[in-house]
Amino acid sequence: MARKTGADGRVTAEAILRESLSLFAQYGFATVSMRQIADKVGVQPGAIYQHHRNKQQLLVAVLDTHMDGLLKASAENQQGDCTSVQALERFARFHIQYHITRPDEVFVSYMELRSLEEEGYALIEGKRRKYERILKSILERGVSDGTFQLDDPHVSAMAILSMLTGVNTWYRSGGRLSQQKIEDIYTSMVLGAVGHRLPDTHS
Amino acid sequence: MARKTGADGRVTAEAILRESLSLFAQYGFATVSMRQIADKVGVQPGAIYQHHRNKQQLLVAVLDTHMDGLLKASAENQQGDCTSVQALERFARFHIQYHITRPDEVFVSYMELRSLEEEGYALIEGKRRKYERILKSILERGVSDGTFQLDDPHVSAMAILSMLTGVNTWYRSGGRLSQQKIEDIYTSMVLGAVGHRLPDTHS
DNA sequence: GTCTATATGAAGATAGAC
DNA sequence: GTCTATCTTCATATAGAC
Repeated sequence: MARKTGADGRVTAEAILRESLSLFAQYGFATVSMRQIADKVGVQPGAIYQHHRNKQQLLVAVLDTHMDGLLKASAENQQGDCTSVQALERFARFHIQYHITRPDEVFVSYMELRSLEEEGYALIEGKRRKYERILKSILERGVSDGTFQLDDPHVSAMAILSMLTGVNTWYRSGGRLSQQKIEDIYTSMVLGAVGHRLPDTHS
Repeated sequence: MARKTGADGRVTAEAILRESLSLFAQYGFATVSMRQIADKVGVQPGAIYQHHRNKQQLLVAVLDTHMDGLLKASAENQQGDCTSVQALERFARFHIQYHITRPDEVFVSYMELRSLEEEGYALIEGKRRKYERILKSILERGVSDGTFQLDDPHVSAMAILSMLTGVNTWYRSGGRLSQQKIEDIYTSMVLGAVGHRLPDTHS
């Protein structure tokens, strides 16, 4: 009794991903129970197992959805010809924008890598590497055409990604600075870090 | 029977902190059980409650020990007169060294902030802020004496800290690059990011 | 300071009805 | 696709002996 009739499987599936993400972000994967997720979605715990084999696979689905979105959006962002500097600036602004507008996804993606078992870890880590390679390629191009001055594109790429992603540790919307201003500051710092300087950064 | 006699409380206390840190780093606070910790230490679960009121207070103790060590070491590092550039370079090298040699402490300190309840969070966050202020002060000094070019010392400080701390996400000892080389790369990037350039960075 | 024993609760996952 | 009911396991924490 009290069983839902006419429920839409797709709607439930999306709700499970959405609420899992939100709960994982707030409390951490390990502390969130299937019951909590089911409550938020408005179904019984057992219903989740219709969509995911177990809790681990649910986490993999959440992270995989995020990584696919990130890779797709970043591919669209890098279309068209441009100089190395333009490519780097475009990458930096894209990364900040994408991350700043999806705090939960980003937070969970970074925090819960450790909660992944071998198979899921390999999948997600592979996609992370793919994303890192986009930046690394931009840096390598800038080094070979003499635009950037840096010793090691791989290390610089990792350093830049840490810096950019770190914006999520302190940024809260509605704060002192506009999103545009934050983008400007970070972009300028990134260009400086690779040995290039924006003409009129400092007003 | 089989009860330990002549056990040293101080030794046990230290072992609890050490093994907790190690387990929290490996599996995450939420997944580690008091039993696991007790097993590693070589005592019974109940014995841990002689030293910590509950699991939450144990985490606070672990993080607090780390923060105190960091603040003490960084205070010692910043002694003596120096220019803004020297201070920034010294800070960057210190931060990298300290973090690279304590991967577990750093990892847990960043990952488990979320696991802290209100009171413990306030304590640890206060000490984090204190550490951040050291860098922010260096940047402010560099701006006012014209050495650095940046719009917002607070944001720049956060960005630099993210970048420097991020070294722990990829660095593994015995890798391709020496610790010294990594310090050099990061220091050079930090100086570039604040609008200053090292004379002979690029060899 | 450490032990054994245990109270109490909640977790992940499954079975089978509707 | 969702429900109820339940199996099994393991968690934190406490009590009281030595």
